[in-house]
Amino acid sequence: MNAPLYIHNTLSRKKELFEPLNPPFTGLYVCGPTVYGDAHLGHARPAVTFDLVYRYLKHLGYKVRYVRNITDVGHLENDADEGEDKIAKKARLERLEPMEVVQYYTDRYHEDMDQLNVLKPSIEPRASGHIIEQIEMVKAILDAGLAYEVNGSVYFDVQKYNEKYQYGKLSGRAVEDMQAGSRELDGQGEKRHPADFALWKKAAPQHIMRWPSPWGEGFPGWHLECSAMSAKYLGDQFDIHGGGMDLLFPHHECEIAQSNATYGKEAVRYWMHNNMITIHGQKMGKSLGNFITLREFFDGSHHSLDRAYDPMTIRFFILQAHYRSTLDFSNEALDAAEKGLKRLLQAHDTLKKLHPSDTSDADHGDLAEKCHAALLDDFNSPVAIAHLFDTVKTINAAKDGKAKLNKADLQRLQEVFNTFVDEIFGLRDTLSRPEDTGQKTIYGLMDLILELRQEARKNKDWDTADKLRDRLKEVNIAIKDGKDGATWEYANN
RNA sequence: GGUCUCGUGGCCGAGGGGCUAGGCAGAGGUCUGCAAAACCUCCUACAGCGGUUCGAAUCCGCUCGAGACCUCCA
Repeated sequence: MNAPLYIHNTLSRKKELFEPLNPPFTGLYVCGPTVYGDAHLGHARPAVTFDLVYRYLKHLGYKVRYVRNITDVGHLENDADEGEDKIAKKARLERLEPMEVVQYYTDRYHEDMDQLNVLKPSIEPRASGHIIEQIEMVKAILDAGLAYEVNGSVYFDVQKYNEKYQYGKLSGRAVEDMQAGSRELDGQGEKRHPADFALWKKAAPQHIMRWPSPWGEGFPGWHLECSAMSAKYLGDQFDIHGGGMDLLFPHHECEIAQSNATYGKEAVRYWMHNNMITIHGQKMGKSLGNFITLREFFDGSHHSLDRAYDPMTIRFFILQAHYRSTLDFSNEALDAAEKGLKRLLQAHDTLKKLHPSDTSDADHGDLAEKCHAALLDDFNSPVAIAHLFDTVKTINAAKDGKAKLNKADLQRLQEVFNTFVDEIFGLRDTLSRPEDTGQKTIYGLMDLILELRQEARKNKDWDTADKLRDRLKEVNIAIKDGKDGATWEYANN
């Protein structure tokens, strides 16, 4: 916690020294998914990015309250006046109760996140469970004179707000410029200004998600939930707010406006935005229809995938790029990530079994320092991983007897790998050891087979030795002969 | 059209005025019954054109190219 952490703040577009409001406590709010479909690769990016932030802050000694919401109401399909709630639409199409849709996809989202070894947030609030808080917030904004009611709907008065505050400061826009872009939209009739946005919408008769309010039956506006729920659980001022870059405008801009209007002060101190995942250089997104769901990655069922990819490969793939850079997906890139990850994890495993030498022929004391320096510099995971790879060479050389590591160095490296690979990067060794129920049996059988094969080799019975290896290869088990006997692992191809 | 990013070796990706990240692929070698793995060596790039500077991939300008946001989107 004493180590100086620098975070790139979208507000200033600079790296700033992280100074929490109430150390050792710190609050982190991240925009979670709208649960009307399965999570795709793009959803994995913020999940993994802010999982790293969460894990690292905890490692630094902060008491982190991590809030990540589930959006289960309020995101409209199209324009405000003719739009339909995404979840309501899905429910109507599938003839389900809206909350059935929400439950189904929330459960699946959780399963996917577990697969990626993403830690659960401290609180995972749902928008539908905070209608009262949102209504209270609308009232407060009305009281502040920064919103107006029209026909049972309430809109935020951006122009009036802009007299005292600065709307557009986060995304670098000016209110005057926004008219041009909004010109083409229809149904702006109720709004005084094109940039105004809904805080509360009157529900049309056929609308199936609706709640009573002082303005009639309706539902909360698109951006209100995050303002209301972050304030409820983290206070009207908190440290870090994260989310995808595509939420910068209008979502986060509106959040800032709502909080200022309600509390008269800036709610968020550090805004963090992860960049997009691209496919063939183009953003992977729902609206473009070019997304691949995480489940499709895990079972290889999508047509543009050559094969299935382990969740840890996806996680490592994301961690190998800096969170503020775009990351281009391709089968080749994932293949490369998988091989690299395997090398890293095998070295991690080797490290645990290595026998210490009397001396060391190099100093490895600064590895932890280097890795920390990388992460303290705006969570630069790829650089930290590069440092780990440098050490992988040493570890493998030591295994081959070509390098020496004494007890102290060995212990230090083990600690660094435990800390960074396991604890901070959350990389589980599922590649070489799937969590089978029959795992023990398999290990026992393999011990026996290797023993028999070793005898055959001793007797120079190569036919038997090769037969065992070839037949095991057919069931995706690879044998590797080394100096100190043979080892085996699951082969992917 | 407006606002803003980015263009790095065969591929993915860091870095960001002098100290040539890392991964994957490729070539050669060591080891080995064979194979695989591992290790060693090699492959030294920053879109183009100007400018600033003793020195630029890194700063500035222009050109070309790609992308994001301006409507829901992680």
